[in-house]
Amino acid sequence: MRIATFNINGIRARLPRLVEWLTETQPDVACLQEIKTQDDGFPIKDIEEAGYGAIWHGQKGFNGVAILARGATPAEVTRGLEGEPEDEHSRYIEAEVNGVRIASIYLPNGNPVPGPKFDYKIRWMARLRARAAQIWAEEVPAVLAGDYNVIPFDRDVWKPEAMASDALMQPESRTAYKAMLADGWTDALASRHPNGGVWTYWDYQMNAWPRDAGFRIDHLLLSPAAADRLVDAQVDKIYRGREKASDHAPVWVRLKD
DNA sequence: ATGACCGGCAGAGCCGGA
Repeated sequence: MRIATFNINGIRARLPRLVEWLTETQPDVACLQEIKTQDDGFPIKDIEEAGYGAIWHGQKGFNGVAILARGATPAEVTRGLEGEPEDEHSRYIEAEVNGVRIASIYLPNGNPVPGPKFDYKIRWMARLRARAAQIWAEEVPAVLAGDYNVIPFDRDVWKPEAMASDALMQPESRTAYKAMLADGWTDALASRHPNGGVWTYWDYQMNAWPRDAGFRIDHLLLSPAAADRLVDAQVDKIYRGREKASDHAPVWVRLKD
């Protein structure tokens, strides 16, 4: 079973890229972030024609997450995170697919630092950790996949000094992420590439892609029952080089059946 | 300075992204 996550940066603008990627790589599950559309603008017809069922949590203009499953419709468990009822951002959706719990996560960026957006990011991370603990208690195989907007270690960025003042690399952001690792969640990509130097994002600006000036912010966290089944984790880097590409590349894990 | 791009919304430039 192969589970992928892909921040597509606008599902309508990126639809040809999305269908191409689904057709070429055939992931069993695809978690999408930044669909940037209201629920009624979600291109379900095109996705179904590509052989996938889907659930989605949209929002006008920004954010928005979805879970796709090949030949099936994901069984939704919940959407949104508890703890902040006034929060209307669409950043979390969770489902069951073929016996595996799947979450598609779009964690707040948090810039500028300091400020209310950064405070919201840190609060959101605490809310995510609380939800993760509930899933943990269910003792199910679980994959919490998405754009975490956190560069966990200096080895996860092309040049740490360049991002030092950014929300993605602040000690509080890293501490909150590492708290989940300390809880027992396995960072799948890091576990397969322990020396770092693996990027999932390259800025559109500053010639970042040709210079390979990227960083790693798209993560798949595995519960113990999922980590036991992990056989591979990779970045499909070539999709960052396609015409009208997202600024993120797809990342995936393969679990033993 | 790494150094000037994207998508969405709206119907021009801004906002948000990271």
